[in-house]
Amino acid sequence: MKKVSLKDIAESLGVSKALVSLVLNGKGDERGINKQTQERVRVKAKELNYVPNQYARGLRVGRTNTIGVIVPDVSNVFYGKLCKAIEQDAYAKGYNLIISNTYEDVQKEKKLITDLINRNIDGLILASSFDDKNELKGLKDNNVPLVLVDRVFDDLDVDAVSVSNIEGAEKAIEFLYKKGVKNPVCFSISPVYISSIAERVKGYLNAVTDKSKAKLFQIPHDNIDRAVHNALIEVRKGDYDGIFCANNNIAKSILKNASNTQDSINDIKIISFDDIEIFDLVNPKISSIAQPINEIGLKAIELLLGQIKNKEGHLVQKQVLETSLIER
Amino acid sequence: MKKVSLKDIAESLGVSKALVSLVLNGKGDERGINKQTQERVRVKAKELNYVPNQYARGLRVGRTNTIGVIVPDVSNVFYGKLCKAIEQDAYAKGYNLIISNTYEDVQKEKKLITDLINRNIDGLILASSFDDKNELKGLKDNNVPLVLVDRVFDDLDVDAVSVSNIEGAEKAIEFLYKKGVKNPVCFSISPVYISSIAERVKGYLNAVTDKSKAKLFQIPHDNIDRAVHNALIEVRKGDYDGIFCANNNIAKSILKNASNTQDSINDIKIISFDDIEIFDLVNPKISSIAQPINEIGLKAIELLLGQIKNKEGHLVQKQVLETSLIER
DNA sequence: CTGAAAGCGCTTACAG
DNA sequence: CTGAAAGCGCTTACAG
Repeated sequence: MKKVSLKDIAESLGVSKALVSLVLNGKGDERGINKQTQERVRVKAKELNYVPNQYARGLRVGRTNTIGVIVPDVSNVFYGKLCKAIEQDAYAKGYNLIISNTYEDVQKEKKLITDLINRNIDGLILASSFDDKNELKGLKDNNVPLVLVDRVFDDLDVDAVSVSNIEGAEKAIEFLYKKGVKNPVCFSISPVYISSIAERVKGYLNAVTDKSKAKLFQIPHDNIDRAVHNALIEVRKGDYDGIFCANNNIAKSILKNASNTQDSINDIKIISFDDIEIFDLVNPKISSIAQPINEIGLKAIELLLGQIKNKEGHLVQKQVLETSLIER
Repeated sequence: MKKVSLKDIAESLGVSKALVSLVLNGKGDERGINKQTQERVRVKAKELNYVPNQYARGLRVGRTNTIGVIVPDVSNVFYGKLCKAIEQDAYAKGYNLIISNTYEDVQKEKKLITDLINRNIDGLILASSFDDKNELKGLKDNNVPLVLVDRVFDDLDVDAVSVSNIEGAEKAIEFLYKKGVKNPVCFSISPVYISSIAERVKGYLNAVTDKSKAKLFQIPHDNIDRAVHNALIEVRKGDYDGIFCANNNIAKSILKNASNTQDSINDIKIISFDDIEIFDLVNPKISSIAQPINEIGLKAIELLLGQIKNKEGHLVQKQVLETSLIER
C-alpha cells in the first residue's frame, strides 16, 4: 500500500538516500558518483516503480514547476483555446498547469487564488473577474509572479497581455457602416467593469457617427438568452440595422434566438468580437474581430517565466496585441 | 519575501506552533483551547496574511483534497461540460481539481498520470486515450482511487461511468430510417480502439438493415476536415442519404465543409452523437443523441469519493447511463 | 566517491 | 489548557 520512497531504494541497495536522490536528479556525473552505482540505483528505482513525492520536494526546494491559470470559463471557446495555447507551451518548457474556472464568481476567484498560493505555484496567469484591483494585493504581498491576460487593470503595476479592444471595436463599427448599416447598436455583457468589455463599448461609442442614435444593451452574463431576446425585440422596434456583439456568447445567443423565433435576421448585419467557428457555419455568416489567441498565450508564458527566473530584475510590461477583422 | 509560517505566528504570540495549528484547523474547541487565545491566533494569522503550506500539510497527512481529471480535450464541448459538472460538484464537497488534456497523446497521458500521482492527488477521474488497459496498472500499483469516464475498459476491474453507446447509435439509425433515409453511412473517428467510438460503430452496424449497404468512414481525429471532405465526396457518389456522426466534431466538420463548398446538404439527413448548441443554430438543424453529462460527472465524483473514503470496502461499480434522442 | 545531518512547514500523538 | 518532539520525503551544504 505504502508508496516507495528514496529510503526504500537506499536501504535495498545499501547506499544513502542522498546518493539516490543525486543520481535520480541527474547529478550523478557532476558529483562523480560511480557509474555502476548510478545504474544500480536507476534500475532499482524503476523496479520498485518509484515516483518522487512532489510535496516533499516542493517543500524542500520551494519550486514546483507548476503554473496556475485562472479564467472565467474554459468552456467559452476563447478561454478554451487560450488555455490550450498556454498549456502546450508551458508543457514544452517543463511546467505543469493547474487550470481553474471562476464562472465570474469573485468569491470563488479569491478562494482559487489562495488555494493556488497554498499549493506553492511558481506563478499565475489570470483573466480576472475582479472589479477591484486591490483584490490582487494578496498576490503581490505573497510575491507570486503574476501575469494578467485578456482582462487587465491599467493602473496596476503588473505584467499584462491584452488586445487593443477599443480599436477592434472601432474596426467592427466601421465595417458595419461600410456594409451599408445606418444605425448600429451594441450588445454589451456584464460585468460592466471588465476591462475588455468596457473598452469594446468605448470603441463602439467612439465609432458611431450619430451619437444621438447610439444604443447600448446590457446583457447579464448569467442570463444571456432572455436578455438578448428582449434586446432583439427593441432592435426590431427601432430602426436599427446592425449589431456589434461584445463577445461570442452574445452572438451565439442572437443566432439561437433568431432560430427559435424563426426570425431570419438577414436584414440585420451582425459582427462580433471573438472569431469562433460557428460564424462560418450559419446563415448569414457572421463577421468578427479575431484575437491572436496563441500570441496572447505565448506572451503570457514568456512574461511569467521572465518573472520567475529573474525575480528582482524583471521590468513590468504591458503588451497590447492587435486584432484582425474577419469579413464574411 | 519569505512566506509567513506557523512558526511566525507562534513566536509573535508566544505560544507553540502546535497550538496555532490546532486553532487554525478548527480543533480549538475540541481540544479545549482558551477562547481568547484562539481569537488572538486567528487575528494574528489574518494580520500576517498567513496561508498554510499545502505541501507541508500534504506531506504530513497524506491527503491533499485534490482530484485529478484527465480528458482528451476540454475545448471539445462534451468534455468541457463534463469538467464543469465535475468541478462544481467537487468544489462544493471541498475538493480542488487539477484538469489536464491529453489531446489523444498516449505519451502525454502517461506523463500526466505520473505527474498527478507525484502530486499526491486523492483520486483520478480519467477519460483515457490508451489502447491498452495495462497502461493503467501503475495507478493500481500506486493504489490511487480511479474512476474511468466516457471511455472505459470492460475487462478491467475499475469503477467506470459511461453511456449505452450501442443503444444510442441504434436509436440514431432507427431515427434516420423513420425519417425516410434509405442508406445511412457512419462517419467514425480515430483512434478506433476508444470504447465509446467502437460501441457507436457497433450500434450502427447492428441497426443497419441492409448490411451489404453498410458503409463506414474512418476520420482521423487530427485531420478531421480533410477526411470529412473526402468522405462527403464518396457519399455523394454513392446513393447514400443519411449520415450518423460518431461525435460532435465530425458533425461540425460536415457543416463546415458544406458551408465551404456551398453544398446545401439538405438532401442528406444527419444525426450526431453528442448534443451541442450549434445543432440548433444551423440550417438544416441536426438531430442528436444527447448524453447525460451532468449525471456522468456526479456519478464519477460519487464513485471516487466512495473509494477515497472507504478504501478497502468499496465495491467496483460500472455505471452505464442512458442517452436520449433529440429530434430536430 | 559516499554518508550523516539539518531542515523545508506542517500535524499529531504524548505528556503534563 | 498548552508545549516539546517526532516525522512525513525530500535536497543540499558539509565533511571525510
